Amino acid sequence: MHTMQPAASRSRVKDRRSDTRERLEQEILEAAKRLFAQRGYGGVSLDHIAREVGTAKQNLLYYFSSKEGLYRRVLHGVLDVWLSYMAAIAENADHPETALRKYIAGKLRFSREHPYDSRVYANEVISGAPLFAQEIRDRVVPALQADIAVFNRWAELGICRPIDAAHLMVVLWASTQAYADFASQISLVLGKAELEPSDFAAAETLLVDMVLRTVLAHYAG
Amino acid sequence: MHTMQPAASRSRVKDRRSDTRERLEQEILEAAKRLFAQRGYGGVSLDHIAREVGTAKQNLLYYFSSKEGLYRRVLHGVLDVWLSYMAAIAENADHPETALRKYIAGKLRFSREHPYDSRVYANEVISGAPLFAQEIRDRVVPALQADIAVFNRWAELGICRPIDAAHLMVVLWASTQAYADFASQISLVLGKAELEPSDFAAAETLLVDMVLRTVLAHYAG
DNA sequence: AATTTACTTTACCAAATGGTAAATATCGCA
DNA sequence: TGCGATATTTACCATTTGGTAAAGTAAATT
Repeated sequence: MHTMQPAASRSRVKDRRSDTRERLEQEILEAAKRLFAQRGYGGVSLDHIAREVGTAKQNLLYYFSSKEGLYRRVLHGVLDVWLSYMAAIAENADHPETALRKYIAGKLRFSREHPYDSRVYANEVISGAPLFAQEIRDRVVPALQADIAVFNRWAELGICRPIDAAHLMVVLWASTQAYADFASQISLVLGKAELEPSDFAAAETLLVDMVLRTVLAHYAG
Repeated sequence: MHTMQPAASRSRVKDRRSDTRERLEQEILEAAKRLFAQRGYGGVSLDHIAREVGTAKQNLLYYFSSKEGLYRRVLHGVLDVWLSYMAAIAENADHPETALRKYIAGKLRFSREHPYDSRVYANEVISGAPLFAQEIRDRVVPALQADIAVFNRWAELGICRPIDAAHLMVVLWASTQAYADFASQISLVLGKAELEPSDFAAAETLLVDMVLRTVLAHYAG
């Protein structure tokens, strides 16, 4: 093992720099994500982001070619996370109840664990997805349509009522996403400073109940 | 009647100016709403809005004291519309099914007829409602809590299953709102350029079905 | 017709914006 | 130690930003 020491050492040293670089790059992306989520693309300046990570605007432009370039990178990362939480249905194509439970739980977990990602996504879609439409077409739509196809197969097999799967996905998507995007209003209605785990649990219970009642013919809670 | 002619004429003349003023003011508010909906507060400049209505930025500042003042006026108007579509439940407090059907239909109609209002509202809430929290507290929360109280009364009376009314309201609110805020993505998934009336109808059918199955003990479609 | 009032435009302004160019500092390596 | 690459800072720049002040115009009142 110690025969590799030099090589290992060299690469470890070499990595120290690229690691630092990557860490700062990641820090920038995180700060940018937070700010874009809060104030939208136009509401954030490079200077603002730079101050947040303790460097100068010009250094951001060393790491990212332009504001739009940085924003695109943020969007891309957001979509990675978003999609990674969305695979439950297609992965449990043999058991509707399991698939739906996992899907709802997963998407709510996404809202809880990645509220900024969720809000960046929402901001972009509300704006008409000017920079994002292609990526949504290429990555999100196929995933959703796969899920819809699974529902339709279930309906054909008779293990599922023939519901409008596309709109069901919208309801699920919108409801779960709301717990990230509209958290400030939900917590106002619930009379608390911020959403607590128990609120997410209650949301999950209700949503699962609603969906299973709708989708399964003989569900009774 | 013609004895009032002079007075009427004078006031008509007087109104001609204030009418023009009001019309331009309204035009500005409309343009501002559209732009704020699309690009968020920070993404819109006064100049941008002014060009849209064919006047100069400085004239906007004659009508509205500042950009924030204009935005507040937009928000206030949005909330007026929003609330006007939300009264169905409390107004039909004697019949759950009617109330829910009307509520869902009303909110979907709001999304279809006032997509910009919906998006301005969404943008503001996503940002944490920095300027809006008070107005939400004063006007939205009481309305929602009234609706929640109605549900709880229904549950006590046994004409409604004891569901978590607050979270049900979130689901309804988020799902219906999605057809305005996230229209660009929904239409991508549905494979069409923009949402059509039939899509809203399908959404309404599904949502009513879901909610009634969940809320009413013996509902069977 | 004269004058007050309501509205619009022109001329500015300091600060902030996204972005470039070049100087400087830091680091890994020979 | 010094060299070359990587990273950061300093110095700029044209444009746009929200906002003010004052000049000019059109309309209502006398």
